[in-house]
Amino acid sequence: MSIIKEVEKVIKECIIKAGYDVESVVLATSSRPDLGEYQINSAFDLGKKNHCNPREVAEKIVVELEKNKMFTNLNIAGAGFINISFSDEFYLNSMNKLIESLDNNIDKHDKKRIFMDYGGANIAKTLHVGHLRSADIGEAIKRLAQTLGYEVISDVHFGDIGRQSGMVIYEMMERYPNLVYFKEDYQGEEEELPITKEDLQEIYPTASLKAKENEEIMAKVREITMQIENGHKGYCALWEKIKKLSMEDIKALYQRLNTTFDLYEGETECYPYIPEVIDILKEKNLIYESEGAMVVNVKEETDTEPMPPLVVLKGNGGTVYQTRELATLLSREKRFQPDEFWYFADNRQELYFKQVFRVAKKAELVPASTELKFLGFGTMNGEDGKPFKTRTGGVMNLIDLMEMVKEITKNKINTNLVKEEEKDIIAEKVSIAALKYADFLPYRSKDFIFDVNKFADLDGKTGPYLLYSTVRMKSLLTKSNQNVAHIQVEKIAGVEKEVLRILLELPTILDSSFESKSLNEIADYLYRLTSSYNKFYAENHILTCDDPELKNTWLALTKLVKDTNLLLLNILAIEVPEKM
RNA sequence: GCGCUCGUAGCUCAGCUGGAUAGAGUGUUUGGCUACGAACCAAAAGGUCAGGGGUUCGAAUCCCUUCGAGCGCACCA
Repeated sequence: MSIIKEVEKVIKECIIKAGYDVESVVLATSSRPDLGEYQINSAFDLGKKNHCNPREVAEKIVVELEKNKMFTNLNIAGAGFINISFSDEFYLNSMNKLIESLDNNIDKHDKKRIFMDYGGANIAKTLHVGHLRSADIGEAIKRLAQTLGYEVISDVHFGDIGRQSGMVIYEMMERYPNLVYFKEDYQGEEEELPITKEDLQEIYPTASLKAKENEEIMAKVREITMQIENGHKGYCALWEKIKKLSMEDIKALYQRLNTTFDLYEGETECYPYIPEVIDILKEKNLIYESEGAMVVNVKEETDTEPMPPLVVLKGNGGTVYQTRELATLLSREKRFQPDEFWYFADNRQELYFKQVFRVAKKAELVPASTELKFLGFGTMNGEDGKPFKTRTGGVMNLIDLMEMVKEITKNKINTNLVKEEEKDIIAEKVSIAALKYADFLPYRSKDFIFDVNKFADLDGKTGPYLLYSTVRMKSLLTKSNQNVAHIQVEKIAGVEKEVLRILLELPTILDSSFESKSLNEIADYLYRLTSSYNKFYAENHILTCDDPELKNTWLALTKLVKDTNLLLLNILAIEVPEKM
């Protein structure tokens, strides 16, 4: 158990000894540092519960707390705030415990298996800035869950079906009508694709534009899309080829974002499960005909929002997004039996997922005990408050954004430390850090305004600040040329104590961030920790310190902050370069 | 129309299971490199937490209401 949780447990026991029943105690850093280092607000709740004066409760609790030498400077303020500080010995022991292992600062949870669905890139379409959030948040939450002891299976869930397939095949037919796949009597022959992945990025937008301007072309696209769905041999074979090319391309881009998946499956892989889903729905009498379509009623009496039935089969018998989502769920359940399913998607999809989850539960596609969670994220808006568009009206390509930030970063690299040939790789790491960190700062589900300058910012509360500081700590430790040992100073004071206290907060931050499935707390914590260390760094000259014990303490503190930063940056999927 | 979400410093955002004096970054003004990496550190100024009402020892946080913004409401994904 982490130090802070251990202390909360001790305080809880004191409260029980004082005669009060309490479930959990929160030791919060004080909002009045002049009165104490920490505060406990339990007396208010207990006073309310027991119909007595919170001050009296506080007094009784303090009597018990005073028996423990770990606590110092106990006092009650206001209506019942308990202010509390810790002994020098406590801080020394705590620091030594952290020096032993940072695992002493992480609380593992009960092991569970979680299936995570994030990413959601579409085949043959370029990723735009909106895809950044799904990749960043999904990957980080995955790593956070793993750090806390969960088993995670992740799937990118490619969009590999739908209108874009018709568009691309149409355009291919226009450009390369003699491809074997377009022969009337196509029998499964293979032919190399005449296009590169760069071509592919341009094919969809071109076709899309044409179809938009010409109704005839659009009709043709619809027809091809339908034929692909119905298994047209030549089109399907060609689409498979294109899928493969596109997937490699998208995979590589995700790799640049340090985002990887256990499964790179597409929507269409659920097709074998669709008949079974339909059968189950029929068996359980859940499905019925309405306005030509086959639907499932998902309305519940307590609903206050509009809750239309979920269409499972279109009037023409075709499947929709929801059908495939249900079949995918069944497939995943059969193969992996996770305890929880987490879906990361744009907030706007919340209602659909609510409906899908209800059908899944009614049809018992997953056991009743399995949790289905929708984790929505906010939309990236432009300065006008509407979903972000470039000046020309289009969406901004993710690669364009990445390259732009990389270029700005390159110009700031310290050329005294970094060789010319290393510049590119370092600029890549620093720019990805800038992008990701900026993406993590706002709360997960909140819309935020996408400002290129903010994402490209390298000073202040940014990814590059964290990298720069961490690199500096590493460099300092290397130069010191000594291993840190257990510390033996008499006490820890000044900014050092502040840094240590922030270090001790880590388990609380991890838990709370996991609870909310938002990374903003971790992002903020990293900044607070690093910034308080930097203050210490500026005030003290570590390497020339002539007191060996003090020097060892300072180096140990440096190592603790460095290692904590590496741990958290790794959770955020941000890589730290050696120099920058 | 029904419903969901949101409104906090000039700008971008934290803080929301109620706690003491509402915080960061940025921008503005100012100070600090002959010591370990200045992508750094320090300081100042900047607020009717959209408006109004309520609940209570205590409200940015909970409830009601007005205004403003965004989003969603079956055969798109």
